[in-house]
This record gives sequence, C-alpha cells and structure tokens, in this order.
Amino acid sequence: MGYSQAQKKENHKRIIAVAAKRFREAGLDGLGVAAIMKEAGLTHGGFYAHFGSRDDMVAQTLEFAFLEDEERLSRAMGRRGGPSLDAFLEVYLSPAHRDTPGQGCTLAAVACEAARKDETVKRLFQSRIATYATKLAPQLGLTEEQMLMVLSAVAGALVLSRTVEDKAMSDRILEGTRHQLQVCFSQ
Amino acid sequence: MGYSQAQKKENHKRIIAVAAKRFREAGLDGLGVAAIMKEAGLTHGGFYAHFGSRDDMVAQTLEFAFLEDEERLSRAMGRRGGPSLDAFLEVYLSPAHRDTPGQGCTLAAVACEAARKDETVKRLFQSRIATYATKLAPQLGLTEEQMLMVLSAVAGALVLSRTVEDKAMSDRILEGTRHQLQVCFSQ
DNA sequence: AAATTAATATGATAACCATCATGTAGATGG
DNA sequence: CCATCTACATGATGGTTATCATATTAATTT
Repeated sequence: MGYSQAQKKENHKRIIAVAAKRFREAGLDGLGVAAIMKEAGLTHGGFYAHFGSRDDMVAQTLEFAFLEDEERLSRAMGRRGGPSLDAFLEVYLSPAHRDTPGQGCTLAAVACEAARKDETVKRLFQSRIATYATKLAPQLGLTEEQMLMVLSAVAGALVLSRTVEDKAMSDRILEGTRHQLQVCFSQ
Repeated sequence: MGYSQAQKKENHKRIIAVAAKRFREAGLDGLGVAAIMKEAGLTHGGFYAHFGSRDDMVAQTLEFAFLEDEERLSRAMGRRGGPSLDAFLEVYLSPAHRDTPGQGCTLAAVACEAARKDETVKRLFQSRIATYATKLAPQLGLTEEQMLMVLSAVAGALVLSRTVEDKAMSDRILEGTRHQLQVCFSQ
C-alpha cells in the first residue's frame, strides 16, 4: 500500500490510540505487538517502522493516554458546571467510569504494573500525578497535600471497585468513598 | 525423590508461600509455573500433582496471601500498642511497606490485574475487602463506609507511591495521605 | 520382602511472544 | 518519467509459556 508521510503519521497516531484504549482494558502486558497492530488495521511487521521497541511504544502510548485522560476529565467536569471537588468526585467515582476502563483513568488502570516498570514509565507517572497536584488541585480548591490524598482515595476506590464480584458492594465502595470525601472537605 | 504425604503437604505449602511473595512483587502474571516451582526447589513437571491449572494455583495463593496479610497487619499494629487508626496508617503508609511489596498488602500489589481476572479471583478480593469493612473497621473506631474510604486511600497511595521515580515525591504521597486522613478523622 | 502407588523429574508439544530479514508497492524528489 | 526511498506485508527466528506423557524413585500396602 505504498506510503505517504501523512498516512504514516495517521497510522502512528491510530496505533497509539488503539494501544491506549486496550492497555487500559488489558494492562500494559495484556496484549502483544501483533494484536495491537491488527486492531489498528495493520500487520505486525510494520511495527518497527514506528517504534524502536515495544517498550518505546508503551512509553509513547502512556504519554498520549495521560493527555487524553486530562482532556476527558476536563470536558466531563465542564459538562457539570466546571471544575469543582463535587464534579470531580461525581465523574471519577461513577459506575460508568468503573465499567468503561478503556475510556477511563490510565493511572487507575495500570498503576500496579507501572510500579514494576523502568524509570521511563515511572517518570511519566510521576509527571501525571504532579499535574493533578499542581494543576487540578487549585481548580478544585484543594492544597497539594489534600489533592494527593483525594487522588489516592478515588484511584484506590476505582481499582477496588473493579476487583469485586458483587455489583452492590462495588457501588458501595464508590459511593461510600465519594460521600466520605465530601464530608471531609465540606466546610 | 519418592514421596510422603507429609512431604507433599509441605511442598504444597512452600509453593504457595513462594508464589504469594513473588506474585506481590511481580504480579499475578509476572512469573511462570517453571519459575515458581524452581524457587520452591522443585521442577515444573510436579506442578500438576498439586494444582489443576495455573489459575487454580493463583486462587489458592491469593487465599493464603490474604490470610498472611491479615496476620501481618494485626501483628504490626500489636507492636504499636494495638489496633487504632493511627497505628494502621503508620504501618500501612510507611516507606518500609512501599519498599517491600513481597511482604506487604496483596490488595495493593495486584488489584489492577485482579480487576481483569475471572469471578473466582474477584470473589477472593471481595471477601478480603469485606474483612476490612466488617472486622477491622470496628477495631479502628470507623464505620464501614469510613473504612472503605480509608482503605481506598491507603491502598491508592501505596500503589501511586510505587509508580513514581522521585523518592521525595513518593514520600510526599504517603505522608500527605496519612496526614490528611488523620485530619479528617481526628474530629 | 514384594507389589503397588504416587510425587516428583525429564522431556515434548503447541501456542504464543518480540524482533528481524526480505520482498513489494507506491509515494517522493529529481 | 525515472530512480530512489520507505512504509508496510510476509515470513522466519529464537525464546518463553502452560500443559501433558513418560520415566523414576521411594513411600506405602500387603
């Protein structure tokens, strides 16, 4: 199918977009190069025209995924009257977020595995968490320290809510965490 | 090397103990049957005398790991004057806990992956979380709902603290979450 | 003490994996 | 319009995986 700089760029973006979604769903090691390329409508051989290695692709994908997260969160809060702690908790701790990890927070989706990856990945995570602490915190009227706790709580709640079998209990983890955080920071 | 019912039981326990530690460190998919058996001082062939499948072993290992977690936490709080929210936070959010996942909380170590496993694994996680909510909560003077939020926050903080490169920032996640939770519940 | 049984070890299998070598088609630059 | 370059496809490579077949060896049973 020949080539074209525009086409290549488009393909590159599509590979990363597919990988971002699927990594959130299946984990950073959850699917191989061949599967990702297939879902992007390509074959595995072309992979190394785009990336130096699979690790390289993971890094590029995480960078994209975190940007996507930030934009999606911002838009979702916008739909609820702009950024506020209430809006954030409502969006982040919703059953919809729990049930669609592919469109959700990358931090919560792959944090456990990221803890075992190399410094390249860890630097990306660190930067994402720092963005929460410095950029989002003031929008929500929180200190950096408060934001770190709130982020830990919501990410933890989301992850735990995804590990239980019973939907009612899963809902209680989300709803309970949301309520308790609201109590903590009301006033 | 022949057999003996006592020997087999001992081997079985050792395989699971090794797997519990290594799964916390490397993840539920982080090492294969052969590696686990080797670390237990056996060869891979004998595996299926103990377990019907790898998944079966994972389930048995999680059950053991959660019991181990409960006992370790209880003992650690005992060393700090018995169960209390302060003791719990101090133990759970310590840098030592962050730096020795093999001896630490299984929930925090593998939760992201568990979210993608089958109902057998999810039922084990649910039972572990329920134990926190019903058994530990009263010991810490918390309601079930408060316990779910605290658990989410400490597990989330521990996971996030393990994903960042900079030690100072990692410490801040732990320490900040601890401080904020203390403020929340000092009342 | 001999026969049986079963817990391991050794080795094989087929399915995966990341990566690389080669071929091809078609866009690019002259 | 031709020569070159390259994105991608096809196919190969060596490694790893879970699982199974067979062999061994010693504990158990008779």
